[in-house]
This record gives sequence, structure tokens and C-alpha cells, in this order.
Amino acid sequence: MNNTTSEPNIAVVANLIGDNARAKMLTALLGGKALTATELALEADITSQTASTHLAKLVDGQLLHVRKQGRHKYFQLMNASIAQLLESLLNISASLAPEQVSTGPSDIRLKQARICYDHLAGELGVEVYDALKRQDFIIDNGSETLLTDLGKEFFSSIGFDFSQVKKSKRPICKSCLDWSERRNHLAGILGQWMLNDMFDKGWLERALDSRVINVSNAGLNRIKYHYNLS
Amino acid sequence: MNNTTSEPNIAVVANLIGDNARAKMLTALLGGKALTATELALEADITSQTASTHLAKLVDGQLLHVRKQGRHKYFQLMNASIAQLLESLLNISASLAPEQVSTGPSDIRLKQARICYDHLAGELGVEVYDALKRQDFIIDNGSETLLTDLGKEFFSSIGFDFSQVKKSKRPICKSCLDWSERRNHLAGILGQWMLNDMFDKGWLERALDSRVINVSNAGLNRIKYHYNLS
DNA sequence: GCTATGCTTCGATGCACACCGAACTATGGA
DNA sequence: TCCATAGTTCGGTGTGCATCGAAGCATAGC
Repeated sequence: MNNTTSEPNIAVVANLIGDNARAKMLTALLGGKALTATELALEADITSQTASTHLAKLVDGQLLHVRKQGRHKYFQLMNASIAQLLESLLNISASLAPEQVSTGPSDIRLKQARICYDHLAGELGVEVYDALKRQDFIIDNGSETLLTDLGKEFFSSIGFDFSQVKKSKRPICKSCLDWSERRNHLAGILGQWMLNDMFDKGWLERALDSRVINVSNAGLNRIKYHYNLS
Repeated sequence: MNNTTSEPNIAVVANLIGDNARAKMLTALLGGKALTATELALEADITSQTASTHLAKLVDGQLLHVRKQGRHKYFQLMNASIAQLLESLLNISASLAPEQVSTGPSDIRLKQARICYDHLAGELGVEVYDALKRQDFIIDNGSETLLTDLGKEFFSSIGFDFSQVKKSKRPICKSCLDWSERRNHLAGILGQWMLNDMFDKGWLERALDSRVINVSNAGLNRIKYHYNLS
């Protein structure tokens, strides 16, 4: 019997993620920022040699892409679907792991506000999401999210340009389950735009350790006012 | 520097999936049917001894759960979120793999109609989805799906009981990207109900090799009429 | 009781691969 | 030109783990 199941082989991708060092690099890259080989080596706690071979595999496996800039090599996640895959892995792992030994200051900041590839996550992320829902700017049937007419008006009024959207294939709204909060935050084009807008306005600031976002009291107040958080 | 990133460790779960034999078992279990250890060993092309250790790991890692029945052990995916994770891995792998050597008859049947954990996938799955969309029973903003009032009426009229839904936390509608068609089909409670309903009515029949669905001409005609396929 | 079947445990084997030291190439700056 | 830094390649080491044969339980049927 020629048992040719033609299902794609998920083992290769999973195996790429399934190594400790590589997994650390990938989660670090969930910060959305492009990182160099040495930065990633530090993150994964390995020498630059081993990092090099790991990164070559990840690029070869099309999970990452590279940009060469002078003598640096900047690595980034291939696309949003890879980021999403990593996020769902994070979610499942978080729910399985009994409780992670969660101590240390970097920990708290990670829980408060962090970047999820290209949008806002953590406590602040879900609070903004809830505020949008409360004001009927988005509807949410449990796992999925749609922008209402009211929401369209609102986002237009605060500077989002809907004409640019048509070019893109990416959904405007997308809910993304937050692994630390176990509640939704907003992804998609709108999620990306909101985060960038907050950076532009100076309300948020990237921490040096990639994924964490620093929020000043002033910035937090502006966000609360702007999005009418409760 | 005590670099305690408290992010969950995605390596362990990914590593569980990242073995060839285990990956085959897991994809086989995407058929939704509970399978015994020997069936899974056959599927993965390994001896029962090795299968036993693999399955123990998968259960220990909470990707599967077991039911003992007499001298048999029935394995099943832990929950829908695991199934969803596997589906997104399938999608990504399918898009990365240039083209799988897709020959053999089991292949064609897999592409035509198959089970995706608990709902219909393959060509037939996306055709039904498109038909629902065309008739404005569901709306779809690109990646997410909502049931319309018209749709509620329709599904009530063909026997779906909406009162049962409130108990469940699962979304009624959920779009699920089909890895072979690269288009959406319907998941969620409604997707599950539709598949079961088709089985109940005798329009579809599980093949022996779990994931494939056999569709008779008569059954296909009934489905076309029932859901008004174009 | 005996036998067949389903699954597990143990022990041994062998391979894949993560890891690092050392040496090498490439880029940028003084 | 020379040095420092970023990254790669090569060779060797060690280990984790998938694999199977053989033997051991457990259940079902006779």
C-alpha cells in the first residue's frame, strides 16, 4: 500500500521552533524589532558560532528573513502568520505550564505592556481593547472582532486613514488572545496603527530589552483620555 | 544580570510536535476520531513500542488525552485550541513547502473533502463557506466571520438549535483557513453542527483512513441543494 | 485454565545535532 | 595600513533521544 499522505509535514517547522535556543530567539523577535545575530545570541545565551548556525536554519526554513547592513545582519520574523503561530504557541504553553516562576522586575513590565509583533499587548493592550468594545467601536462575538460604523467614525476622527487599507490584504481588525491576560487585545492593521501612533506621539517608549514597553505616567494619562479607558 | 524572561517556554510544545512520528500521529488525530495506540503506530510507521513512548510524552505534555476502554487505549487531541495550532502549522508548512509530491488516490480524496478536527474542510468545505457568504448568511471581513440575522434564520430553519449555544464558550462561527485550498471554511459550533448533520443525514461517510470523507453523488447533490451551492 | 491481543518497560544501539574552540572572511573606523 | 568588531566555517565532543528486540502485564475470549 502506497500510503502517500500528501499533508504537509508539520514536523520540520515545529522542529525548528522546538529547540530551546531557537525558541528564545524567535520569542525575542516577537518584539517586532529587527535584531542582529549577536543580540540574538545574547538573548539565547549561546555563543555567536552556535547562533549563526541556528539562524541559518531559521532563514533556510523561511521562518526568518535577513537584511544585511554593513557588517551587521538584521533578522526579523518572516511575516505576520509566523508571529501568529508563535503567539498561539505562547498561549498554549502558558495555559499548560502550571505556573511559571514569575519573579523579577522585567517580568512585571512584560505583563504591563509589551509588543506582540506589531501591536500592543499586556494589561494595557487588553484595557484598550475593552474600552473600544465598551464604546461599541468594535464587536466581538467571542473569538472574532469586527469594526462598527461608529468605530470607523472614531478612528477616522483620530487620524486613521481608511483609504490606505484597501491596498492591503491584511484584516483591519483582528483579535489576538493575550497569553498573560487570557483576554483579547487588538491586532490587525488597526492594532498596528494604534501602536505606531502611540510611539509617534511619544506616549510609549521601547525598552532596551526588546519586547517590553515603557509607559510614563504622562503617557498613560494621555492614552486613558484618548481611548477613554475606564 | 538576572535575565528572567517569564515568557512561557514554547520550545517544549514545539519540540513535542517537531518529531516526525509524533507529527504524523497528531495530524492523523486531526480527523477528530479517537484512535488507538496501534492505529497511531501504523499511521506513523513505527513499532508499537516506540509509539507507546511517544504517546506517553504527548499525554504528559497535555497535547492528548486518553480514554482506556477494555484493553484498548483511545487517544484524542486535548482540545480545539490544540487542533487549531496544528492547523496553522499545516497552513504555514503548506505555504512553505514548494510543492509536495502530490500523487496517489488518497491524495485527491483528501483534497476534495476531509475532516478538520470537527468540521468540514477541503474543496467541499470552502464551497459551502462561499455559498453561505453569497447568500449573506455570514459576513467575512478577510479573516473573521460573523453570523448575520439572515443566517440565523436560515440555520434555525434547517434545524440548528440556537438555545443550546448559550451554554458553550466556543464561538458559533469561526473561519478556518484551508491549507489545501488557501481559502476559508467554516469552523466553530456551526461548522461542527453542519458536519454532524451531514453525517446524520447520510450524505457523507467517514473513510477508513481517518481524515478522508467519502462523498457519494447522491449525497453531493443533496448538499448542493440544501446549502444552495453555485 | 490457556491463548491471543493491546500496550508498556527495559536495555542496547546508533544517529542527529547542539555546542564550543579555533581559525577565517568581511566591513568599518582610526 | 592596522585594528576592532560582526559573522561564518570547520572539526571534534558529548549527549539526548528515537528506535527496536525481548520480555513483561493486563484484558478479553474460549
